[in-house]
Amino acid sequence: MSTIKRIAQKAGVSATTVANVLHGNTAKVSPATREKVQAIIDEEKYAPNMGAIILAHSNSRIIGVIMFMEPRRDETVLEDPFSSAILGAMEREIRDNGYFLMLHTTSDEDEVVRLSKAWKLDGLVLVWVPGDICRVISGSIDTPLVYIDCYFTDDERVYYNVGLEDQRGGYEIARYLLSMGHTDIAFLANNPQFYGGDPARCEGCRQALRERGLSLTDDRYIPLPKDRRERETLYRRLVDDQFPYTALVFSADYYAAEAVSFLQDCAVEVPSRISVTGFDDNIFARLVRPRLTTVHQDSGEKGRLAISMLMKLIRQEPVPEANVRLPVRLEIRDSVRRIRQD
Amino acid sequence: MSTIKRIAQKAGVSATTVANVLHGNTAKVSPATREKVQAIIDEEKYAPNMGAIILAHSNSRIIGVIMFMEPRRDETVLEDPFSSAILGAMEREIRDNGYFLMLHTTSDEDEVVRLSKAWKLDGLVLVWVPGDICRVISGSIDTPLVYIDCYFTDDERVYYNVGLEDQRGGYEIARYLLSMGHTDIAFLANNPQFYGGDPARCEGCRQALRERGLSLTDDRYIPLPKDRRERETLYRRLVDDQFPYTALVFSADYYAAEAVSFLQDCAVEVPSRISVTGFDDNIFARLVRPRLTTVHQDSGEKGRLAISMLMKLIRQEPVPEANVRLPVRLEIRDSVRRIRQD
DNA sequence: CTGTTAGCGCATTCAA
DNA sequence: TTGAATGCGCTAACAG
Repeated sequence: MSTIKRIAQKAGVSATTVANVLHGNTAKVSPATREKVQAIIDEEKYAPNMGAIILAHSNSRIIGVIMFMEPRRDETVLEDPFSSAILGAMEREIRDNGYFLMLHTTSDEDEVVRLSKAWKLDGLVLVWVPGDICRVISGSIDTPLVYIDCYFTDDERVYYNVGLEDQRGGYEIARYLLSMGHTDIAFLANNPQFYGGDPARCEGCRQALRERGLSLTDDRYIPLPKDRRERETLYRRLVDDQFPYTALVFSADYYAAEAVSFLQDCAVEVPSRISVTGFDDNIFARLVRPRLTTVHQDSGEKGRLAISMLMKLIRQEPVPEANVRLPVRLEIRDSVRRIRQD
Repeated sequence: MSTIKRIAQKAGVSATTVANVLHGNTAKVSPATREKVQAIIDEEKYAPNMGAIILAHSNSRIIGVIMFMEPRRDETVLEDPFSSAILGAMEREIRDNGYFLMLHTTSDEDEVVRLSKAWKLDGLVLVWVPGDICRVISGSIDTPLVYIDCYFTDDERVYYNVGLEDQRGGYEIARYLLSMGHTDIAFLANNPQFYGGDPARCEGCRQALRERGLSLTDDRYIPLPKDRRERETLYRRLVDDQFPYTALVFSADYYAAEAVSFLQDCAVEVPSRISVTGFDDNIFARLVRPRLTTVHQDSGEKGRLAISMLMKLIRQEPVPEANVRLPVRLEIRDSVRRIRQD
């Protein structure tokens, strides 16, 4: 509709002059014409055609935000409070920096490459990408790229990543449980092969147990079914007498909270019959009773930091640290019982 | 990088032929060249420059999703499970339809217009827009436009909207409370002036009370502070003896769940001392104990339906119903006590 | 200080 | 069945 050319005509100047006014190139245009042109720009409510801009200098001011998911997983990636906290923070930062946010969900690395090329993306944030796929993507894309919560399988390349002290979190929670007398621990996570932090969190537990001469055998690393009913069946089984567990370590508050509520309904008291811990310290941890003892992380900060790093990369400014691990903090509440003096 | 022209050169044909192959215009190109060209397209991993496409025919295959928020509100709009359920559903639908999703948060109608013009958006979904702003936007934009959870202040224009039987929900919950013997009810909502459904939900309550010759006076329509601590102070005050309330009706599960947990900590038993109801029937309602009696809605369906309507509008197909109100259903659980035989 | 011009990649019309 | 030419709106280099 209202193009530079149109405005130029209306103002009786050339397109270049209009462009100069638009770009605040005050040195190149006299105050008089500047004002006159600006008035028409405002009046016409000029908005640049981004298509033309992309075409003209091959960048779009779009940041692609891509959430990875397992191929056939229930499409709930965007629906948990963790990703929405990150997303909310990123949306704000991207907007404040004058960029646009293109949101996408996929499990296909080629799609990422296509998207980046087609839209001449200025930057890309990738969340929860498996390590081997990171390598493929970083190898075939040259746009600035920041990962969130990814672990990488090779060290030759520099990956910009905002992660978490996952292992430390697992370690601290296990240490705490040990200090409360728990030695029979099960670790429950979404899906070991896939999700970024879970293996590291588990490894942290393992480490703490090892230091006490104990071990977390493979049968105690328990994958959680996607279906809630199946999970509930699992929770129930785990408190059967056939299992020795005195504590269930969840890698996410969501599931821990679900378990606490469910077990309570089954008249299985938490923590007196069994202790439960979470991870994340989000709204769920504070909502259920007993409140969850958990590992705190600041999800919003993850998003903010990721965009801040990305902006530095885009502006070709130095980035102090490529792979940041945000700190965790043990948050002791009411879901763990002391079963033995330490 | 890999453009139509490049592919044309490699294949020794013209750009037009390549374009015809790309667009499946099989009638206009011989099978032999078709195959040869297609091979090169695949090999080059051709991805069209969307900037050029926007420029060439003024549409972008981008759907803008814009969440409204109050100007200075804590930027948590994206962070509650309700909006993430909607967003998750929309992302999927948009992707499945071959479109791209541009996510934006604002409270400024001009920004919406600018965005739509700059990106030649093919469609727009607007969530939680105040009625008067809807009028401005619909008046100054001609791209297909679907609202979610909006109420409109004029009837002259046709607004495409996916809403909810908000009033019916409020009515049902109040009727239920009345049937359980509650007549002293407070209605607690985020912000009466702003958020789409809240006034209607309240009106539903009012209606139910009126039918019994009762009334919900203005002092019983209580706005919730943004700050959690302040809300907790409020909850505490409301169960003081100075207030006669036997039931607190929340317009969102989130706050109802928060209140239930908090009150329990204060040794104020729900529902024996005071009854609480929610609205939405999301994860929070099922997580807290006692479980929330609430009004069920299907948030994901809202998102899906909105995109489905939008696609019809884009394809210029008839849309059976402009302003859809999805059904609600009373979900009776454990947070309301019978205080009198009806 | 201001204007002219070429070119970005694609769709489309018209000509061969 | 194929190709050449034009224009979409903007930028940037250059000329005045």
